[in-house]
Amino acid sequence: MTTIKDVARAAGVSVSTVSHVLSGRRPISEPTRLRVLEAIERLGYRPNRLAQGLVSKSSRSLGLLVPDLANPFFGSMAEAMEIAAHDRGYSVILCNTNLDPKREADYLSMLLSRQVDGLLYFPGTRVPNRALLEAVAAGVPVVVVDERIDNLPGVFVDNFDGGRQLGRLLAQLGHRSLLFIGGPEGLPTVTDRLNGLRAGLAEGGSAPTNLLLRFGEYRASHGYETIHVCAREGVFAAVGDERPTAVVAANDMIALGALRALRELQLQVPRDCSLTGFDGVEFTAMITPSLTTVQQPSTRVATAAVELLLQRIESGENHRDRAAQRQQAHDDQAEVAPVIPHVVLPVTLVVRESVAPPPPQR
Amino acid sequence: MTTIKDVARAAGVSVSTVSHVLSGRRPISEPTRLRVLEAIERLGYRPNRLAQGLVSKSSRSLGLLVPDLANPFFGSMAEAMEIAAHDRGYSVILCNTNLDPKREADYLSMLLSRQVDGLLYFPGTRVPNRALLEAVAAGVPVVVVDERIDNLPGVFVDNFDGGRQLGRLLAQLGHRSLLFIGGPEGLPTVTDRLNGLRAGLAEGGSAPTNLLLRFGEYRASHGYETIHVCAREGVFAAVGDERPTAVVAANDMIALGALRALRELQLQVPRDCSLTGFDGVEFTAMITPSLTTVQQPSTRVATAAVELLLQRIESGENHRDRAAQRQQAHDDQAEVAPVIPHVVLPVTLVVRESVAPPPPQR
DNA sequence: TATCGAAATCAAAACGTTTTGATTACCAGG
DNA sequence: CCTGGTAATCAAAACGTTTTGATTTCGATA
Repeated sequence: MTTIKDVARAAGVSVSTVSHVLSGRRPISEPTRLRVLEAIERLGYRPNRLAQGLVSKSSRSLGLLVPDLANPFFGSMAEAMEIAAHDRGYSVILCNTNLDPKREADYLSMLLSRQVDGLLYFPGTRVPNRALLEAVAAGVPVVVVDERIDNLPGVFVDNFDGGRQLGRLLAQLGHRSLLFIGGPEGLPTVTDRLNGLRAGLAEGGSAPTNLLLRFGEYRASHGYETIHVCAREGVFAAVGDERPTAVVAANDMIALGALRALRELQLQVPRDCSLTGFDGVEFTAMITPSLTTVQQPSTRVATAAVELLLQRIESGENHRDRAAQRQQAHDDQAEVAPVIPHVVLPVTLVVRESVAPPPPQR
Repeated sequence: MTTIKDVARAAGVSVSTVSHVLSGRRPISEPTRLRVLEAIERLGYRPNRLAQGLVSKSSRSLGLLVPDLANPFFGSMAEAMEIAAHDRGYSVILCNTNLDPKREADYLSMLLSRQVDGLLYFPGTRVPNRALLEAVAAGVPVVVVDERIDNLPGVFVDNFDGGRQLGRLLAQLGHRSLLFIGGPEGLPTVTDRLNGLRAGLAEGGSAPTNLLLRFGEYRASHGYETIHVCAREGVFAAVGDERPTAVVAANDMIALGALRALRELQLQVPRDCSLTGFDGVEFTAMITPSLTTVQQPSTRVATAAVELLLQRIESGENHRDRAAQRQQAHDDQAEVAPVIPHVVLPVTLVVRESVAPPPPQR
């Protein structure tokens, strides 16, 4: 490999001169500059970022912790975040947590070893993760994406409002008995969507007589199995208000699985049962029936998350000196509670073929 | 940050002793070892991988170049590769090439700067990319995934056979007029699938009287628009052998878009027109009608790619000394042409609801 | 003419590791 | 009792950068 030393020798200057040409931090005479640039070009020199990182104490890289890349929602988020980071000169280290807190801890430790400048974190399961909090305590800037965690900065959408819009729509259509198939129980997105749903139903003029709740993973298989389990329990055989006339899935993948299962049960969507999703990934517009869902501005969420993280990184909000600074502030004057930014982006209800008024009661 | 120096001081030993405790390369007395480990634990020491990489000349990281993470096929591949790499102690730097050769070149340069030990490369468009070949020439081990490139090691599936199985099936059902909606023209996967399709059709006893070809991106929008464009051109209004009775999409995303467009044209799948995909991503089983497709063993492809790459890395197949070694070999004896491994994995035809015999001629 | 500041350059230290002799102490074998 | 080898440890060099304090030269100012 050709190093800065080789360039210096080839150009007949010192190593520091080459560095100054590259960084522009000190004036260099034009002839020298040209000779150096020519040598760089000729030798195909490429600075070693490990060495740069060692002295600058910054690897210019971000850790991206994501639960499940096979889910196109996370895929497109990851894509948008990587692109935003790249545009700002940062690389992204991909970590697939697979909903496993142990894996998360493992990755976190690796990322700290690699001196990442910040973390983009999609919580997979119940939050917060202990290892993540330790990383935060160690002074690594973190932005939580797609999920609200009280004491950590985050970027996410107005899940409550999304749920509410769905609730209003369904209430207005006349649905009073619903099955809510949630994601992991206790996850703020899930809870917010559910609470919004309740509020929307009430606003729409229908205190639901029956709201059945199921929780599980954010996966198609969970939607599929839940429907079949419910069917086995006789949920869909019930009469009157007992029988759900609409299925509200906590995300699009769950809805997709549910749709399949409903079809296998000979329940036609939306004639026999309405169905809604959440997230608005691409396929929801393509399937039959097309899915009524709540559209997230996922690219905006992704770029906002990266912006927020870089802002925190570059403002030096990080660093283990933080504790010391705090102490300082404490001595000087009344301590100001640090502001934890939460960026909340709006969602859009997209009404498509999968909803209709409930069927006439049998 | 706490460094190895801090640990050494705390344990009352030299820096090298701490290093030896950690690496086990030299014997250390038990009491010393324990004191060092205790100090590490107490200080929360974590070795700096940048520094390690600088001296070991290996970052223990891989570059992953992928065209489009929003496509769940690439998403699940990326996921599986990252997991396999992590299991072997390597990190993955994510690069979203977005089908743009310029971006690819940009990423490649960055990855070399970061001293990645190897590259996992999904070609997006016409191959090979100049920048990639330069990286290879520079001695970075590369494995091409999902695509056959003659002079580069690769892992991919038997696309020809997949196409052939589809062709046989369709021929046996009686289809003689087909529309093939390809991915990027000239991409080996696309060509192989198409050639296989032709062979299969012939084997199945139907030299197609009409095989219409369209090329474009591996995206749902391409399938969607192609169908509409064809409709506008009167393709589906033709009578007799002119009218395609089956649409063969080069991958599942294209098929998904095509399915939607066909439905908008009031063409029912499979009654009026059969439809097939390729790859076998999860949603193909869930949509209505469920999609006949060719299933790739994507996890196996992904892990095989990582295995192959690590094998090449760890066998020291890399390094710029390669040229020198070659020269050496040349002097010693007749030069042995280096073997470029191509791992080809089998595919499985999955027949689902989206195919049927062609409708009776109007 | 003596002084000052800026431009241009260099040498050396520092970043946090691993690796490689040296050095010491000890014990076994002749 | 000397010789060699091995266990245990340390000091120093090296990895490829950036940064900082000198140093030199030169033109402008007092």
